Amino acid sequence: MSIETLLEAARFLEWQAQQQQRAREEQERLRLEREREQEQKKASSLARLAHALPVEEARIEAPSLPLSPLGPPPAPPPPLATPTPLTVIPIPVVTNSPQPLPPPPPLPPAAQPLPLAPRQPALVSTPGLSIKEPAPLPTRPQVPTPAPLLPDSKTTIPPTGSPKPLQPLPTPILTIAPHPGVQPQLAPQQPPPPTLGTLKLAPAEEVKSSEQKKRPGGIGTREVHNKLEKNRRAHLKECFETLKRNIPNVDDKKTSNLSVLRTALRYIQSLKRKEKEYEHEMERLAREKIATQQRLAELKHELSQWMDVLEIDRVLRQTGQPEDDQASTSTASEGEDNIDEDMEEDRAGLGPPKLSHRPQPELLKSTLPPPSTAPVPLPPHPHPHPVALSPAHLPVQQQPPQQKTPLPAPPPPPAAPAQTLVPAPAHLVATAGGGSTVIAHTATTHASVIQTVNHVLQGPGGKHIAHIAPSAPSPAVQLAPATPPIGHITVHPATLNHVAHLGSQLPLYPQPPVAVSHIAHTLSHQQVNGTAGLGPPATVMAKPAVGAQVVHHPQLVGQTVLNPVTMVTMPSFPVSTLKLA
DNA sequence: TGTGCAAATTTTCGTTTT
DNA sequence: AAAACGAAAATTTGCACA
Repeated sequence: MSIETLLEAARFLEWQAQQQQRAREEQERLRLEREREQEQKKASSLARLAHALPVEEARIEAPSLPLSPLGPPPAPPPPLATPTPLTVIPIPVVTNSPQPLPPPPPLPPAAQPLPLAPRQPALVSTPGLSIKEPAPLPTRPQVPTPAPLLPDSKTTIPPTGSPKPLQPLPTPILTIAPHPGVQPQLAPQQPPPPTLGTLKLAPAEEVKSSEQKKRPGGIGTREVHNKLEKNRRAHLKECFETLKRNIPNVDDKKTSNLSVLRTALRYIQSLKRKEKEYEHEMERLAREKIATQQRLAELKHELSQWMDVLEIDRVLRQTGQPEDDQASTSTASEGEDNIDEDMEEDRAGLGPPKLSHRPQPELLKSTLPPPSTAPVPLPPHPHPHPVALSPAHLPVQQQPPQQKTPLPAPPPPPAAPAQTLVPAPAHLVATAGGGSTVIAHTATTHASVIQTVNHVLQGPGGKHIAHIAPSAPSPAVQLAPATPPIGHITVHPATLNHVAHLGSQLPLYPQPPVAVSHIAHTLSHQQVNGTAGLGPPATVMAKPAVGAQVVHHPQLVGQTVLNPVTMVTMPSFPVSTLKLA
């Protein structure tokens, strides 16, 4: 071992000495080259014009000719590093295509690890001497020496090699190969010292092969990688172009990528600001809209209130007239028409339980049984007259129906059920002695109305209807046809009693509908009080009361009104009469 | 092993100076 | 007009990571 190491050391020393000599030679050669280059540059300018492509080659080749002879030892020192590429390439063909270079026979040893191995130990020691070989190598055409150093550093002592002092140079060349970047240029330039011309090419091949072996990415992979990188850059560039196109007010060709980015940033920021502004604007408009809607609702409400007041006044005027009967009869004329229509409807058949203003004959029949206390069979009512139709409850018609229809006495409990099934707005007009009337307009069935009446009769005062309307001159309830004044119903206290009982006995209506309860409530209060109730508008359709009228505001017709306003007018009569409209 | 990124290097192009 | 200069773009190369 020691002997071998000593031998290697000796070789290394020798090799080092040679290297130094070569370096000196190289320096001198470089000087010459520079001088020649300068001369050639002048001449080359012309040559460039003539041959655009070969320009570089021309540069290289020119110096190469003189240099080629020097071949073997390229000096790593500073001069080599000089940018001026002085590559001595005896064979122009080789220089053009580094890769295709044919491997010269003599050098192959380098490619072969075994023979080289012995050399490498020496090389390893050499690295210390000249460290940076790779860069210089490419520039130097024929400098094998520098190369060895670098490779040595990497390989770091493959000491095993058999000592072959004679061929120190080739080994270094092989070692140089590992540096990838240099290769293409090196290939032509690295001819082993001995035979420059032919040998030079060999190293390159070796380098390639060795690189490919040592590194995953050989030249081929590097080329591939370069291509990929190029594609990536192209893509990047395209992206920048796209970005540039999407930025307004950007000069096509005076903007660098950096400026494009900056401009894009500003543009995005401005867009964000605008977006915020628009959002605020939208919020403001929304608030305005809400406020406006609220204001509109208030105005509508005020308007409805005004209408209520006007209506009340009008009703008061009407009701204030001396003869209620006359008043009622005056409107009866209008009501007659309606009655006729109702009659027709009656014939046609029963309508669905609607809140329509049109009275339901069936209901009337049931609710208004024939005169006399005896229950009247439901079917036989050829004359629906008794039914009080109050067009007033129609939204359009503001005039309260003052028709007076004879209120048939409520049929006895048993008969009622069958007809109580008919749900419909009931317009019940009951007159007591042709006096004041109470109009109840409700969308409930006659049964509910009856129940309401019952409740009213039992109102807070606990007075029976008979008591309420003591003035009723005619004790008997008369059915419409026979009753003299159309639309007038004379309700006998006893009949009312029946009604009261009916309501309580109706099995189908164990509990009065809400509307009925409202009616009852209203009746009870207002009848007892005997005063016109100007209270707040009720939301219930039923507005029973003495002289009460249900008036729908025409303004609200056909509109979706959250709080439909209805009118309840309570003339201050004696509570003697009931008029349900 | 392929891919992306970054540093180093080279090339291109526009502007300024002589 | 050409050289000098500088900036930007393009290229090469090596490294790290999944």
